[in-house]
Amino acid sequence: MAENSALEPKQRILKAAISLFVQKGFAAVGVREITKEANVNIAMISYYFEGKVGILKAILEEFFERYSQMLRDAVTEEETTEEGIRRLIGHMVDFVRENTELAIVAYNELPLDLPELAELKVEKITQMIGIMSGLIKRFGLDPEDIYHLGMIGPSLISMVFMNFRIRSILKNVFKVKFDDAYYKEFKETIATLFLSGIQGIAAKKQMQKRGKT
Amino acid sequence: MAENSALEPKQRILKAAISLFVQKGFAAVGVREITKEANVNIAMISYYFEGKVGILKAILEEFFERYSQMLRDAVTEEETTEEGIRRLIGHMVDFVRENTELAIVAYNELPLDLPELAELKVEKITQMIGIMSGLIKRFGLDPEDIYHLGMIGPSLISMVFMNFRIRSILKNVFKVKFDDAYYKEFKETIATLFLSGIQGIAAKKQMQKRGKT
Amino acid sequence: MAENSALEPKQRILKAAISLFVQKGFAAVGVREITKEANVNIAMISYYFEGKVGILKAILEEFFERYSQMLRDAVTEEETTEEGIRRLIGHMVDFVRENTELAIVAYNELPLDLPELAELKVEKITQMIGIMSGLIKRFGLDPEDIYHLGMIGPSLISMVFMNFRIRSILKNVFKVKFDDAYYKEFKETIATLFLSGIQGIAAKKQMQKRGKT
Amino acid sequence: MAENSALEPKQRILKAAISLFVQKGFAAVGVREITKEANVNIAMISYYFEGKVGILKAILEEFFERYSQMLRDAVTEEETTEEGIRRLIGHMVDFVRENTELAIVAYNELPLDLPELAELKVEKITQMIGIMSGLIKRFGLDPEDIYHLGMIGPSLISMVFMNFRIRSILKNVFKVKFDDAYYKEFKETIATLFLSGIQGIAAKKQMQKRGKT
DNA sequence: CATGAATGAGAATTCATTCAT
DNA sequence: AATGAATGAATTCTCATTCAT
Repeated sequence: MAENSALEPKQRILKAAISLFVQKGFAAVGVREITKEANVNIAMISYYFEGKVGILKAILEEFFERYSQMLRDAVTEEETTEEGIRRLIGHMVDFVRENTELAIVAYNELPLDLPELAELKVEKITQMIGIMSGLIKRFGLDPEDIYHLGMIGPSLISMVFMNFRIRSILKNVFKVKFDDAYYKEFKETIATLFLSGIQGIAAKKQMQKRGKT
Repeated sequence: MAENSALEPKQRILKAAISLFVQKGFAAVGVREITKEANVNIAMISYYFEGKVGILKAILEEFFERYSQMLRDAVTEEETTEEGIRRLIGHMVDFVRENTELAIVAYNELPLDLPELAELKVEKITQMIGIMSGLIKRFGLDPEDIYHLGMIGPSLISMVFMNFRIRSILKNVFKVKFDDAYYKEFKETIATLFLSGIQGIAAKKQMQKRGKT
Repeated sequence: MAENSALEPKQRILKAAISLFVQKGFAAVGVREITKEANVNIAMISYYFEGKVGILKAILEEFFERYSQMLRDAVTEEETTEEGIRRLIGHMVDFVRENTELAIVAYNELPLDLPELAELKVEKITQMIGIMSGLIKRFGLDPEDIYHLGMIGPSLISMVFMNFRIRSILKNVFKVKFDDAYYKEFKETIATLFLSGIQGIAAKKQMQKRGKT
Repeated sequence: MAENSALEPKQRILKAAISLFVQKGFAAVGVREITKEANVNIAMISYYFEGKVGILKAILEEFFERYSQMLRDAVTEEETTEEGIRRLIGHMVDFVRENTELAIVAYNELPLDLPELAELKVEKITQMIGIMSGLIKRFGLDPEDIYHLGMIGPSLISMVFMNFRIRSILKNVFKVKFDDAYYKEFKETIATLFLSGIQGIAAKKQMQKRGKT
């Protein structure tokens, strides 16, 4: 049960906390639970993180750090829009696959109201939106069509995260094995869905414009 | 702050609880907070719901009750697959719009581990998957392609829910006004995205088959 | 489980309360538990007994009423001391056998400090000691030997009550069947033990007196 | 009122709890009352005893530990049955005198139904009966006469405990001073009562046997 | 660095009782 | 006579945090 192994105490705390936050949510997890799981003394949480919210803060910072790095990696010098989006989705899926618990905690806790983290959230989300907007615009979408941007952007994110969030249900219901083959197919499917989708939207808008003239 | 109005105490508790759970999450909300907001005595929670989790239980039951009713209403005698899916998405959006907080609470709390609700969750989710699987098959998708079903189905749900979940961000960043016009466009956009998306997937599969033969 | 039968509500409450008090002790039993067991509405306890302690009060009064009646019945016109004591013990055993739960509740709750009942207890115990002192004196004991009176009197009572108090243990350990034959033997044994005992004490005192002179 | 003296917190809690349990009974005493009396923080009860019943558990364990030790000490290499029994009674009286409150709590709470302690009680009582049976048999009683064993054994215990249980009444009514002289006399009286008593019982049985033949 | 005892505020729940019907 | 919703105080227990060692 305990994680008294190789990792440093601080890392053990983070690891244990993330795991428990995924299971029960931040507020439902007690510090004693975390320290027990991490096999550290209870005072270590104050020492390393200045309290329980400090852990969540560290987790969110870690998430945004890695996530934005992933985004930056995803969009260097792409050739076509399609390839760019396919690569982006591939990176996103890989990222969430490699940082599943971290990503789920961030996804779950972000919309919740925790006064101590309000500032951090605004800052990071603003940053994130900046990056993503930049990306999406480079994919040839009409930058003025902010309306659809706000609909489509979040859809893409949610499609990817949702899959990991309900993993245990998918495993039971669809008897899925989450191996490399599955994720290869998953990437292609989401990418195709998304690409065909936005082409369909573009086509429809075109038609509407013509209809108006 | 207080809701000492027309509604019955039990309903006032539910209303206050849902609202607070959306803001902070179930575990972070105290019963005293709920009763204060609902303007009822603290003992009423035991009296009506047999404890705090009883409230969440009632909320989830209410959600599933209404959600499954919505699904059943959505798919009577549709003509074409496209029309059927457009109507389904329309109903889903209307539903989440009319039951935003209820839906968000369910969406947020469902993946969390709360032993007392484990049974309820399994039962309701099983039910829900049954209904949705039936629907999706009626839309002409290959019923054997359970692989893509598990990828695409959740995507649709998450696309709709995500929009409501991050409403406050969207409002601030994209200066959106969530009025009838917005939701008309939202329905059409999501429907088009989804329909074009699955057509794209179908087309790709067709190509792969041909490639193999 | 419920006692919704023949008896009047007030009697049903008393019966249920006595039974529960024996099992768990007065303080550990809640009024809702009693009303549930008695199959009456919760407000009936205020109505009939003016609260929870009122029930215990009624129980103790009932006990003392019956107990003193038993004592008065036990000592009319006895011939010899031995017969008198044997008859007294017989009556005591019969009494506790017929009113086991009532007697156990009284025995258990009497030494406990319940401010509302302090007065009642003093009154009844004083009464009881008066009656018993009268009895014991009539049995030829030296009335001045108050020292031994305080040692021997309570011993007799405790011998009888103890047997009923640990009935379930006796049943399991000694495989006793608590039938008429058992109680016949029990009466004789306790009476003999007690009579021989006090004779032994008297003899010893005699010897000590002689030794001193 | 407070006990902020030499003893360790854990011991102060135990001491305060025992004292209060004697006065009011376990169920009627609140943890706040105990911690106030013991002059410790309320959370210390969870910390040291894992809850209120944990205190009672510790008390009962302490009682049985000491009581069985006393029994074991009482019966080493005695010469005659009479001396053995006199020494046993002497030890019992000394024990209850030195551990009055502990003994009274155990005596009062043992017959009450507290699910969390059921197991402990069965275990300890079984142990105790084992020890006592061994003793009583060594005193020359017919080991097959299990019938009288179950009547006489408890009688002895109750005679000793009763005296301490109703101390305050005895003090008021009989103006007893509970000093060494009193207990010397008490030991001798109970021992004589008991010894003469069982001799009387034995004699009577003898007579019955002869009568039958 | 690390410990674990100790703190006080706050958690959820249950209590006996009351009151309008 | 009887109901059951409603109350507010009190219950036990757990919380995150601190501090002396």
